[in-house]
Amino acid sequence: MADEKMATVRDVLAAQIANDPSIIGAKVDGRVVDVHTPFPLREGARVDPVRSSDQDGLRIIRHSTAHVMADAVQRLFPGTKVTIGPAIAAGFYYDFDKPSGPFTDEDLAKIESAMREIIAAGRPFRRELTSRDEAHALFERMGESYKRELIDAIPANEAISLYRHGSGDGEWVDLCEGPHVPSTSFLKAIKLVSVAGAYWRGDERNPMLQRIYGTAFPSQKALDAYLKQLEEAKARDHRKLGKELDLFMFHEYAPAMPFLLPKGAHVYNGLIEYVRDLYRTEGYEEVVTPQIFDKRLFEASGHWAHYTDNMFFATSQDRLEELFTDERFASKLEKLLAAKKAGNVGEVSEIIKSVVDLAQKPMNCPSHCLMYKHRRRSYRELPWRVADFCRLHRYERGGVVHGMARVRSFAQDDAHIFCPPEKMGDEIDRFLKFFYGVYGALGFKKIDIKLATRPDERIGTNEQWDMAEGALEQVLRNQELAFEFSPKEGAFYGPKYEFHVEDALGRSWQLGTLQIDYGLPDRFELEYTGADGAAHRPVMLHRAIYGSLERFFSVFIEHTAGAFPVWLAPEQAVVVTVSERQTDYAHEVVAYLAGKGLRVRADVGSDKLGAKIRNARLGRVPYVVVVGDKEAADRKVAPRSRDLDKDLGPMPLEDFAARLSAEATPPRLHAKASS
RNA sequence: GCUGGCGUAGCUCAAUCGGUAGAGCACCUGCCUUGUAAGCAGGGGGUUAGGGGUUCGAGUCCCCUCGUCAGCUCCA
Repeated sequence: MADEKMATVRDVLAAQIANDPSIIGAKVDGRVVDVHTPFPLREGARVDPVRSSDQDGLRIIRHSTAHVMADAVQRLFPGTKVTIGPAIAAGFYYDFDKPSGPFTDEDLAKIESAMREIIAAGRPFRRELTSRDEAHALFERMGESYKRELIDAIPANEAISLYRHGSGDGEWVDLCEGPHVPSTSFLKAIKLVSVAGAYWRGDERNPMLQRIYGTAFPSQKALDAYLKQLEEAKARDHRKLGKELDLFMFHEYAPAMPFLLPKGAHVYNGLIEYVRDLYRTEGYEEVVTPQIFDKRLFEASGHWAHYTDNMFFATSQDRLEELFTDERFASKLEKLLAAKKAGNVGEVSEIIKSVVDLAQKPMNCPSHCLMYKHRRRSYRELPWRVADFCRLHRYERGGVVHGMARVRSFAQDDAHIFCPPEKMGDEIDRFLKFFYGVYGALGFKKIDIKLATRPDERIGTNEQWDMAEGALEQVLRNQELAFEFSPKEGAFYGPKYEFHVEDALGRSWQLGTLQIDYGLPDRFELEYTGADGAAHRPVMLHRAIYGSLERFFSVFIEHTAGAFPVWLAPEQAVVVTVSERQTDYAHEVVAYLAGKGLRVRADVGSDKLGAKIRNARLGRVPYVVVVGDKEAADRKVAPRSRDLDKDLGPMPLEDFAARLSAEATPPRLHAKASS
């Protein structure tokens, strides 16, 4: 372009920077650049300041901190090679190839103090453009073989830039796009968090590198707030609360399969009951289906070809004896032994799998298709909304299971909607309102939706994809819900909504879903008779509000910090006596409240009042109801509210019962969707 | 699955160089008769995850298995 000149942001925004030292970069026509590096400035270009507190500014700070960390690591551990070190949502990391093995916690402390020295020295960052050959030669000399690989991956038409900080012996250089802060002294608050293994380029066939995670903030105050939030998250960890509140347990005889203890089962079932009730008005019909199926079902659905890595298999004694007389089995055994001798693991497992006759279901859809096919269907009975809370089993790899959040045995608030393709829009609309209603009622304030569109590898015609994606998009626009596209992230059989639900700590979880599926109706040859008397193929919607109940439960525990709302709480009140004299009265109060359908227990033990209250509070019981001589004399109670965190004072037993009953009613759906 | 860490009483954790397995809480019993976050005393409770090895001797060192944690990968 003709009217370009070289300039720095520092010059262009001189007046603003003079008044605002937090400006550490700028967005020039949408691209983030340093304040100190000259760049070609187009006449009339838009230059917006980027401050250290902005998302973009934070990235600059963190990425610069990553460079400083790598510098410190290479000073302290000569021979360690650098790879990549980006800024991420919560901070940054840098992956190293360290021949002497992993970093220890002591190493981290040393690295951190070396970083502080580099920061205190105020070394300037400098950007430098270079040729591909020069860059190659430079990293060759330095022995940085990973950087050479990275250079090769940069497209030929893109410039190669280096960043240096420091000078002379203190200089450190990295292949880097930038941008960076002007000098290391701009880094105000840093912290190394953890160390972990990570594969070069994320591929498990590649060598394992040593990754150090850290974070950085524009001020010590912001860093402290972040560390405090980490602590809060730790305190709310559902695995910890699950133990403390007696919600669930695990056992090595069923790894990654939760055992819900009575209190946990109460909340879990309460969540199910809540949507089950709503199903009546929302037009769903609930069914109950088998756990174990002949593998022919999964051959029909496609799971046998694509999903057996995640499936549990089953068999029976009769089947095993039947194999004894099966000639084909004998020849399979020979093949198996040959494959074993040849060390062919894949073939051995294929042969064994071919003998297996039964499998645990990993999903409900195939059995719902069988139910659909059970008889001829008319257009008059569609849409058919089939709900199912049956347990599902999926084999998840050992490294991915996590408390209740990722398990091998779970249930979903699963339902499938079979409908004519032209009715799809109405069903999506209806479901979205239902979905937002439930999350609003459960106290979640913010949900982001993404529309995941066709992936490269897919089934179905382009017309079908157009229609399905169009329907999903149109409903969002009609309901005026903000959304983003998630390109190519749809399932291979159809597009879907992803719901990202934000919890009380501002963390986002992907919970429910809505997916459109043309594939299964084809595979199972589902049909309905239309008004024209001809056979038509329905489309199938997979939808869940909670998604996996186990996973939802884990999020809900952390969201509420274990303080479940009164209507879901396993124990709604504990009646505590001041002395043994009130034992009879306490039992009378419990009987009265229980008679109103409330879940109440008496604590008439020999503990002092303070200890009883402490125990009830640790158990997150919504009300601690104190009864002493004064209350017993007047048929009163003195409740203390968990949520208001205060003593409500003496009140007639009937008044308290009315208050508790009101709070024990499940919330109504919040009619208005929010996003 | 991979890399690394961890596994001691129901829970949270001690146990020096390889030398008699302990504490607090919880539980049980008794005393205390209690007024808004822990009253006092006593008692029971362990194949130190499981298996193998080294050693005069293993919670401790080595190997295998299982479980678990963090990260990576995965989540049709």
